[in-house]
Amino acid sequence: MKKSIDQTIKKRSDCPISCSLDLVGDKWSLLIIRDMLYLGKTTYNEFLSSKETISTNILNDRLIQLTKDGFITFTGSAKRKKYELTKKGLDLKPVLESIALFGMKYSIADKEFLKHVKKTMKL
Amino acid sequence: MKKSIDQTIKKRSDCPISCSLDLVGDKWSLLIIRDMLYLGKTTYNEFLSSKETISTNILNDRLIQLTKDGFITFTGSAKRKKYELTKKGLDLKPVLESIALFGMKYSIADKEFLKHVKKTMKL
DNA sequence: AATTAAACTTGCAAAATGCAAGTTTTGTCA
DNA sequence: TGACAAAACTTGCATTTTGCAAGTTTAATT
Repeated sequence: MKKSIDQTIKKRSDCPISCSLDLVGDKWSLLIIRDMLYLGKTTYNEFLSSKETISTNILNDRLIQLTKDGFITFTGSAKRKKYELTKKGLDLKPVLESIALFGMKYSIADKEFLKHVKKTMKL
Repeated sequence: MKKSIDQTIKKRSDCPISCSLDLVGDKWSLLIIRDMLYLGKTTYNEFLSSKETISTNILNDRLIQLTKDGFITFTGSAKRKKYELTKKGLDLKPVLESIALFGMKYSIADKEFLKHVKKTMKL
C-alpha cells in the first residue's frame, strides 16, 4: 500500500516559529531549498548529487511534501521533471540567509569553549 | 551507563547552512532558544511548560547539547539551575526572527493551494 | 522494440523522538 | 535536623524518522 501521502503535518502549536519548523524544520527540506536557491538545482538527480548525500527515499518524500506544502512546484511530467520554487519557497530566502550568516560566523568551531564546558560541567 | 554524552555532532558537509542545521536543526533546539529569547524562560520547568510539550528526556538532552555547543550556559547548581544564552546563542536571533516573519506571513494556511495541488498531482 | 538513465519504491536497520513512570537532588520549614 | 515537596534528571519501551542497498517503473533516445 502506498504510504499515506495525505497525512497533514501536525502543528505543535500556533506559534509562527513552531509552525514554520513543523513545515521545513526536518533534517533535509532547507537543504533542498538551498540547492534550488543558491545552486540552481532543479532535478531529482541534481538534488541527489549534493555533498550531504540525501538518500533516495527521503528525497522523494521531501519533494512530495514540499510540493504539497506549496514551497515548490514542478513542470515536465516524470522523467525530466523540473522543480522550481514558488513564491512561498522564495520567501524562505531570508531564513536561509540568516542561517548562512550564522554558520559562517561560527564555522571555525570554538574548540576552546568546548574544552571549557567539558571541565566545568561534569560531562 | 550514562548515554555517551561526548558524541560530537557529525557534520554532513562544510556548507555553513548545513553546519548550522547540524547544530540546531533538530525538532526542538530552536524552540528552546525561542523560549529564552522571546519569553524570558530560564529553567527546566519553564521549558517543560511550553505549549509544544517537549518531553523530559528530550529536553534534558537538548539542554546538555546546547550547552556543549556553546549556545547556552547555566548558573546555580542543580535545583534552581538558571540557563541563559551565550553570545553564540544570541546570534541566533536573526534566524528566529526571519523564521517568525515567514511563519506570520503564512500562518493562515493556504488551503486553496493545497486543494489545487491535490487535484494536479496524483496524490 | 531495445536501451538507458532518471524517477521512484521497497524492505529492513539504525537513530531520534514520544510517553509514562520512575529516581535523585536540594531548597524549605516545622 | 530531618521530613517534605518540588525541580532536575533517568529509564525502559513504543513509535516515528532517517539511512542504506537494492530493487522496479517510466519515458526519452536510438
